[in-house]
Amino acid sequence: MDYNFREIEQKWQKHWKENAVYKVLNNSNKPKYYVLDMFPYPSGAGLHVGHPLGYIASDIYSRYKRLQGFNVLHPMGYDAYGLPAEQYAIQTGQHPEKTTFDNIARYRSQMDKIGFCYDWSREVRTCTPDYYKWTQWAFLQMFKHYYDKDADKALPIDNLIKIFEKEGNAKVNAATNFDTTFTAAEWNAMTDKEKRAVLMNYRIAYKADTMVNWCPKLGTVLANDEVSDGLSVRGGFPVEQKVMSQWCLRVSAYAQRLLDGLEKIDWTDSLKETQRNWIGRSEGAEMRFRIDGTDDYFTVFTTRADTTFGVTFMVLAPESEYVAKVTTDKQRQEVEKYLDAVKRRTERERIADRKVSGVFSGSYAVNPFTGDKIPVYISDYVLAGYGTGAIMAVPAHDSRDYAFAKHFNLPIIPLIEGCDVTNESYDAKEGVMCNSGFLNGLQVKEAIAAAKKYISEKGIGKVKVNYRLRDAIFSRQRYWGEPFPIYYKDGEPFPLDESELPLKLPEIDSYLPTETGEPPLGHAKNWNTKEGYPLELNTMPGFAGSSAYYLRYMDPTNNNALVSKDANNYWRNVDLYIGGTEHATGHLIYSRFWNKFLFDLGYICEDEPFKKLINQGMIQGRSNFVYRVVGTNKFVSLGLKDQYQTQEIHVNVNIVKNDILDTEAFKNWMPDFKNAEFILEDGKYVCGWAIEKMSKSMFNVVNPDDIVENYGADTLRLYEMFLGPIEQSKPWDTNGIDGVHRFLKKFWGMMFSGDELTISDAEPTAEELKILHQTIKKITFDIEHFSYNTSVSAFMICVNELSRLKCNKRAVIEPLIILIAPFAPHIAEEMYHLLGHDTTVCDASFPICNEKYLVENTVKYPISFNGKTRFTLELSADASKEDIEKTVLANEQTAKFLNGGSPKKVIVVLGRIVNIVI
RNA sequence: GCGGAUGUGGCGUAAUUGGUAGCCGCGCUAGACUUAGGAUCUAGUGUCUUGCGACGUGUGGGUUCGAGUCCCGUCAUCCGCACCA
Repeated sequence: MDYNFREIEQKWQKHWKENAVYKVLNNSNKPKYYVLDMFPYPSGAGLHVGHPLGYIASDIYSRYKRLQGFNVLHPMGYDAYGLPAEQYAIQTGQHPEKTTFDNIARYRSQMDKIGFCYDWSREVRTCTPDYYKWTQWAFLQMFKHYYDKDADKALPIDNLIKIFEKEGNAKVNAATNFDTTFTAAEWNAMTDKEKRAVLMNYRIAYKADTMVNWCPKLGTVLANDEVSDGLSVRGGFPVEQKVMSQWCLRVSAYAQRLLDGLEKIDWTDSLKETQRNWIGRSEGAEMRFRIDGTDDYFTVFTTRADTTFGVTFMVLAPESEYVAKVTTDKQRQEVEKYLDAVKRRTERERIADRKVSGVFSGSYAVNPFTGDKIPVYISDYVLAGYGTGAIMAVPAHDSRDYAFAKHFNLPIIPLIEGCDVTNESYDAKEGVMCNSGFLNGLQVKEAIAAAKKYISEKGIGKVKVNYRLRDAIFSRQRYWGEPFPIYYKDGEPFPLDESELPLKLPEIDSYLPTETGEPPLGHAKNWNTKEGYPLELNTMPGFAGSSAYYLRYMDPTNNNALVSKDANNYWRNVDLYIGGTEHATGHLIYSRFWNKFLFDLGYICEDEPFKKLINQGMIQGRSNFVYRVVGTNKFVSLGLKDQYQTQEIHVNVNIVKNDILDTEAFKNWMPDFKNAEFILEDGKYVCGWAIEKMSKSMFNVVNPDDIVENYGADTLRLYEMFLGPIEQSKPWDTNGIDGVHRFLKKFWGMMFSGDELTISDAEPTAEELKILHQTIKKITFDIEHFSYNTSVSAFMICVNELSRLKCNKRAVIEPLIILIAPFAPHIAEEMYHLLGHDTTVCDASFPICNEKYLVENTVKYPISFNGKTRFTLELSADASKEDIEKTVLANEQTAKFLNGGSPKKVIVVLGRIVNIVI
């Protein structure tokens, strides 16, 4: 009987759907296991063959865990808010919801064809009010909480108000940029408006004037992770720095916990390292420098307090608020000229062109260690966003300061014995200090500690840990996102009441900014509260909806909570999360932050959302080329192309097989090629190839639907896994797919002889059992280690060997079917059914390896010499002592080891050689 | 510059974790069955050599009886961060 995969797959997909086979309940005696895929943004292009890679891997693991008796939560949904749908709406006027839902339908049908075991009853879409109600709810919680550094958690802002009323803010240790101290009396004397302004500095979701990444082309601000090399990640448009009043999330308050949390989760080292870099912890000191001739100070952050004796000038970032204070009248014109020039450069230009520039402010600062007067400069090599936006410059030991000093001819004082700073700075933290007063003679590391101690003791500054991680800019001037549950009264923001959620996204006529430059929501009619107060016009960014979606799957229809306590206590957090590395510094930071915040408030029971994370590699495209003889309509095969002058043309990979062009299909592919002629080699047209990104323009997009149509979903699933290790990026190459398809046919054929189903109930032989149990052992090990490519190989070997033995015994084939079910569920289901079962294969139990069938007929003998295992001899299990000794003498390795001499004695204990005496 | 990862046949990869390098698959070669083959089956397929045999895991050293695997250096590719003080 032929392996009719089309019929089998349709039949079982229908059965699974109709019987809700993969529906999961929130209560079970079984242990839970939560397997999650990063939900996709449904783009208009649909899924290509690379997208399901991670989904297949997680599906295999889900099915495996289920077969092992776990209650497995394996949901799927859509990250439905996003720029492309909105850009499309601007171009076509079509409502982004329409496009998004159409795309979702397409995604769903593509996914369904692959036979995933998602519990679709739990589907979430971030753009539906039922869902974003909880995104808005979380935002309100963030608005109503502040971060207490002593408690090291988020606490209600009401608590803070009580403290202010009782004792002011002097003892409050909270995450804030607010540095004014007030007493209880001062607080109580403030107007409500003043109080709200103060509190805004403490809220975890707060509105502030901040330097933002403004993308004029997209008409919106972007978060740091949405900008790369001064260009927007989406669209690649230039981004500039600009001060705007924006909603922000105080992610930085969680920097240390986000860092510490990495220790207890099972992610790859490289991903953890990426997050550590992004968080960017650095230990140092904050130091105050007095501005000469005034009582004013400014503060710098440094990790090299030990080099303070070598500070020969100071530098401020152009955007620093100190700039105005230190600029003297004499220098004003020049400073303004410089600031203007800096302002006009985009971030991108600033990065591209790093030649030294700067201007003297006219003021001097006083070095707190030496009392020397040192000039204060302004330069764009100092970033406003990091530390305090001001630095102490140590040209001898910092390459950037060095370049600046050389350019402006400023003094360079070496501080480490024997270092040579005539041509470059000495940046290494090694050596013995000199020219450094009380630090002389110390090693650099000792000096850093001593200098920090001195700074604290003398009140010059304090020891400080700085993080690169910035607060997340949380507003976007776009339409297609979650509305903020915020309204304005006298220009001041107020939160809506939780009972008013969800605040639904209104319909608008135009998706462009308003004429007055307001975001698109400015077009909405009646965009007010009941009382007539205007609502916030910004919407939330893409990461808002994806930050807690994993919690919502636990309890997707709950109208009273994001997730009920019971559901959360049962499912806890994600055991296995699979997705791409591109979210390393975006989603994976934000959702950890979001989760920790909800954890602080006691709504959820786990501090980290994703216990284990696997990054599937990217699937690149494998493009094919034809070679057109220049100026003709002749196409020459790859091997002969050097004899002509040719032009390389991308050809649709779907009309090429094994790099051989289907010439007829080529003629029909495009009108231009209708009369194409071919110069063949060996009667074939051989195409060239290259690995490129999978994209329409390269004609190398392979659609999973086509593979399913031609080979079946099971073949697609197996082949994607067979391609190589899951974490590795690799090109898609349909060429090898016949191999796994053949394997499935062979596997199918094991149950038939001709068209007749032939299953024997005979006892399996020892050899058959050994093959089976070896395979069980190998597959179990491989699945546990996510080594699916070797699993597929193991299946192939197993089926080859059993076919060779013509094994058609139920006792062998049935466990094998269950073993293979996670990988190729449709064929397994059908075969399981043919064996007479009326339950589905996913209710079976995963086979367990019985070691007794694996007993080797050889035994390994480790050979020790002088107490150290030297090598291993492999002998037949029933070898006698004499056999062993004889083998030892005859063994080439042993002979080499013994260096030609013969052993006086071979000591054998319990049939095991433990020592050889020469 | 800092950090992470990877280098094995024509190609994708594997190697019981220090023990016969190249499993499995693609491709290729030959053969069988076929009107036919882009179907199926069988055998072969790292390189050099007629052969015996020698060489062989980017590269150079080292440790070891034994190294793809461990150590030191070096080259190449990919990724992350980057005027971060």
